[in-house]
Amino acid sequence: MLDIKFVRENPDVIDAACASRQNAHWDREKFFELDAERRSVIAEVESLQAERNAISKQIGLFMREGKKDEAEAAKQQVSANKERIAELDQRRGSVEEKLTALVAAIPNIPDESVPYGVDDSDNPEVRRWGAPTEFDFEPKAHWDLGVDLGIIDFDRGVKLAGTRFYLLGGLGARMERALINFMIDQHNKAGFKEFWPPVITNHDSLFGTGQLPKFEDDLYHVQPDLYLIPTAEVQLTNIHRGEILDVDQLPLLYTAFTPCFREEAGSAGRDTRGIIRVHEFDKVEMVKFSKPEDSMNQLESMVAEAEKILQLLKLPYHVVTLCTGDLGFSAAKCYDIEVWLPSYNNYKEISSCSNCKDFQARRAGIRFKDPAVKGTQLVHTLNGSGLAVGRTMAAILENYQNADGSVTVPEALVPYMGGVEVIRPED
RNA sequence: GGAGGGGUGGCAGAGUGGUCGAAUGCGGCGGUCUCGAAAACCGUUUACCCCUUUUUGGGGUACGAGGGUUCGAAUCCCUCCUCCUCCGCCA
Repeated sequence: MLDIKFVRENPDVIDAACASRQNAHWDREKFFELDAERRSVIAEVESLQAERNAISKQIGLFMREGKKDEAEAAKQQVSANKERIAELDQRRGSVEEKLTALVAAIPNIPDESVPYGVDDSDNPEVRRWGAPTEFDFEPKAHWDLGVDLGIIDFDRGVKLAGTRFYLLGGLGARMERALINFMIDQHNKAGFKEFWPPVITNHDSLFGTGQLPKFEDDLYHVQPDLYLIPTAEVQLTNIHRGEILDVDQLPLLYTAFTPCFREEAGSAGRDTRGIIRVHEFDKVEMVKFSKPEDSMNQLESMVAEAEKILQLLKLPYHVVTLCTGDLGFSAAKCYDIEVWLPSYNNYKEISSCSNCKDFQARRAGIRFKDPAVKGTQLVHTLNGSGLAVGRTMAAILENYQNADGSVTVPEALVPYMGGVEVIRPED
């Protein structure tokens, strides 16, 4: 059950949050109606249960003392309660179901520091690293470079799986593998524990991180309760679903490489060329579990960690803060890192780092215990790409291309490429 | 896939219809003792929900999950999940 109490106590905050986001609504009237009904049903059913329990205890005593008549009389008394309890239980179930559905559809509340805005054109730039690459020749797009170099095969990708799939070969395949290892190694050095999770997940996990119930259409649904993960965030975050962590464990820093699967329903016509928007892509993900008071600092250091990869690869990028209208469902605050892509003559998202604060923790039941504080508290969860591997490869191909159609391998990646320094067209 | 056996509190492990949120041991926390520590001894030790409330307090639920039988379920029945052992199959 979601935190109904939170909604009950903060309706104005939720109103404001929904108003500042795009396409976010909640039925405040309905909520309070259901909430009141739920509580009155609970009050009644619990007093009946208390009564029943007391009489049952009495019956037990009668039985032991051999007072059969008294016991029988008492049984009659409880039987009357029974039907009423069953009826109320059922009503409670259906009210809570409606209430949960209503609450589950409410997006996270943007942090106070998030700027108001309608769409991505309102996202303020936070900082810029490097300068857009300049060429003294006509640069090619990665979809041409990849094909000319013989390392990306779009036609055969489509033959194997369909549109928006592609096949890497030779040094293209090797670069994918090199990038994954390079990124994970960097995160390991920064204290992230490495995981290798299943790429199939279930409803409860997807609900916990906020993909379900709202975004079912974006997911590959392969079995009644099995889905392909759209991001490793789902698995890394749900590792601790339903657990109570110890305050001393925090913060927990996790990382994993996984393929990510997205239906991309509704994005027809966008990014149709190249490897920017595809149904299956590789990504190295970072997830953190943090104490509430520490989570905003953890967000900053997570962005820095993602930026470090781009800096080591010497790829120009900038960082933007997502405005309220562009913020994802589960995020309270989010930075996008966008890499310079010559073919777009623009920056393109390559990492998204979010602080979900207690939003996912509430849905997934991830708490921590501080012996100094009474009860349990919700952890804050954060996630960020570190980085999207396919888009990193596209950025490398385009930014590192030479006049003769070859591509120089970024210095930091050469050891991971088995010493290959330049990728040239195959003969 | 077939056969069999399990899932109880932080851990180990009792309990097979009532006084059991649950013996006992270990661990944890507090205390006595000590210069300090160990040992010993004493006490304490879950989560969620509802009502009331300043704190306090009262009540409900939970023994893998859900449903059923019963006045009453950790205990009986059904379904599912999951773990273990053996057989088969397989990267």
